[in-house]
Amino acid sequence: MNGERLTRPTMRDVAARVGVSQALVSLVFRGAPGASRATRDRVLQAAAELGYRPNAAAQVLRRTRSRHLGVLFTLRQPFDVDLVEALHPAAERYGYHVVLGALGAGRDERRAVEELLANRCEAMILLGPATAAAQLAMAAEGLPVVDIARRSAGEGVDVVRIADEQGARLAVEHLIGLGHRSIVHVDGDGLPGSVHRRRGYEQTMRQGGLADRIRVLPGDHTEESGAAAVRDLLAGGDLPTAIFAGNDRCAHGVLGTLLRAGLNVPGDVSVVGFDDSGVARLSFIDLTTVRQEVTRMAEAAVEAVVERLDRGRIDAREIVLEPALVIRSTTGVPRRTPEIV
Amino acid sequence: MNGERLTRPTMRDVAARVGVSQALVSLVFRGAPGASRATRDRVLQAAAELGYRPNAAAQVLRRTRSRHLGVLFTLRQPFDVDLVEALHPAAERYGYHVVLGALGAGRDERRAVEELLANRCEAMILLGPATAAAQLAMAAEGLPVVDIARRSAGEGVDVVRIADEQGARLAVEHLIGLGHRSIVHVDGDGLPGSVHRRRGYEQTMRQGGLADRIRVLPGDHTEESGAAAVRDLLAGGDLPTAIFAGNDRCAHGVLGTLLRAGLNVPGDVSVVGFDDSGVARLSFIDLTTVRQEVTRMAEAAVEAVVERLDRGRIDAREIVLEPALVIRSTTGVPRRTPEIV
DNA sequence: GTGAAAGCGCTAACAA
DNA sequence: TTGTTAGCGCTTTCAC
Repeated sequence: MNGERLTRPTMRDVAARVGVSQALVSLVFRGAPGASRATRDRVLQAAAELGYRPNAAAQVLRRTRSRHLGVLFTLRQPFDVDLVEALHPAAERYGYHVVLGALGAGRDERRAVEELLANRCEAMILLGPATAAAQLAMAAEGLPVVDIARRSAGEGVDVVRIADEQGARLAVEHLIGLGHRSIVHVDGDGLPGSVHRRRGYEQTMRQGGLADRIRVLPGDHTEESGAAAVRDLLAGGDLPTAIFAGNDRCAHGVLGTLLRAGLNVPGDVSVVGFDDSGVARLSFIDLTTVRQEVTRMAEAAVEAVVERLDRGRIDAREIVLEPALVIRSTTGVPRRTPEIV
Repeated sequence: MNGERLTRPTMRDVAARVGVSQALVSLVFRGAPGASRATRDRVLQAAAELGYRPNAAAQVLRRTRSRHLGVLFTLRQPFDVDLVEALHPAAERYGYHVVLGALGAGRDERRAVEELLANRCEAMILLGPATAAAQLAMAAEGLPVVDIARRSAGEGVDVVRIADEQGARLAVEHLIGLGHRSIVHVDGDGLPGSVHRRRGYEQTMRQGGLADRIRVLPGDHTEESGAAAVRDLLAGGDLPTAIFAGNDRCAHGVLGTLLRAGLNVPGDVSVVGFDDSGVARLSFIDLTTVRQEVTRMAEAAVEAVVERLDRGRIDAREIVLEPALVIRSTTGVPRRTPEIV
């Protein structure tokens, strides 16, 4: 029983059982032409009987290609998770496999990168706040790198992102259009897209004649930063009529903290997020947010990789997608009473 | 530049550069004894200059051991994510690597399993609702399998779980102790642990003299099932004073829907979850819940695997950990007014 | 302390 | 249509 585990059947075993050469078995398993229908069936039959399964390590070694795409992402970031899910089918379409390098507690970036490199990934797709260090590591290995939703791209790195500034503009214009004048932004502390979202917020406020109402609170892309921002606002006694959060997770914290404080959304305060990740679509959150089209981003990223790997592209590309505002139930006209806390 | 990618330096290249044999380079990189300090340094130096990096595929092939532990989990399940994070360091301690098989949209279980098997994982750790089919697949390969937090274990499969019944008991006793009599349970539809949580709820209600108040609503382990349950309760006009959800995600949906409906938690309704996953600990959720100690579960699972792989254990084990109630701010005494909707 | 040699399981070019 | 052969990059005896 244990011996079984140690010595799994090989192509040789299958070949021996059928009475053909090992090369022919290889042919059959690769789906390559050049084996008669009858032989093919007998090989497959024998393999099934033996419980044979190709050894990926041997394949990679021999092919000198892994067809692995390393993906570095943050387990706890819903937007990253959405992307990872979309990357799988996109990669498959080009005959590549996604290999996950999860970032999170108990897993630092260096180790994750090392492991992906040891696995002979042919390219890397970086999500979220992967550092420049990771990029450099790849670059040093001569691997194609694609950043998704990031702006810090180093030399020769492809980027797939949405127009964050424009997304922020859509959000703020929507709020201004509803009649809001007191609109606070919770910043993303330099995290992917945050600098441009902030800029979009500021510009749109200025163009709406609200330059003196610009107010940016520090934050990051976690729920707790949104919660902390709201607690500060409540403590300060000057609650705005609308809050534009740096991303959906932050907006979730904003929304939850407002509700737990007994406030009504959007009756008392409107809330807008960014990403349109899974959390925004929950029925009891139903967040007005800026959509990044995850499927298209994933496809664009895989295409960028394939262009380099299989079509010899050399120059860096930046693919910028259009954001869209998704209006749900967390935004409405501003409250009449300025003071409510 | 592209050629670089295709032909990465090998041990032979490093050996040639130093003027030693390839075997010696192998020694050095494995940290095996038998190379002089001086040689060791020269080898490492040369490797660094060349940008050499061991080829994992070749190592696995030659060693006939991968030291890979396959982990099948659901990207969107916070409890699974907590476990995955804890599994990484636990595996590392025994010299194993975690290989992630992510389940979710765009990724079905069969493919994920196939990939892990092709990667020559030496054992599988299954989280969440991985089907019996997956278990059977592993079993057929003679691989050790550990189920975490699952009960459906097949023949010869190890199980690590908490005492779900007892956990449910703690939750319900807490509510009864606060004075609640009208306590509803949202069921987990057969998902891991749910049958026993339900049983624990029912038994404790009976023992508390509340047999006629037992009320179980259908649900699963998602936010939306909790949201739907609350919508039903609100529509029915007979809101209980407490809701014991099947897990934290479900509780999140319960809580959010209550709050959006303008209700106060715990003033109007108390809410208890199960898992103590990351979401329960968010400051604006701060959910009273039943803790499963993720770190200990992860360690127990890895130990179970190592016992089989490295110490020849043959018989199946079931490791049952004690749950603990974590009282946070979603539970309090029941409201006085029975009707509030 | 170091080297030579034999594969791990597979692929791909070539011959038959 | 099928078989032969030469490795992919590494580990691991066994000599020296």
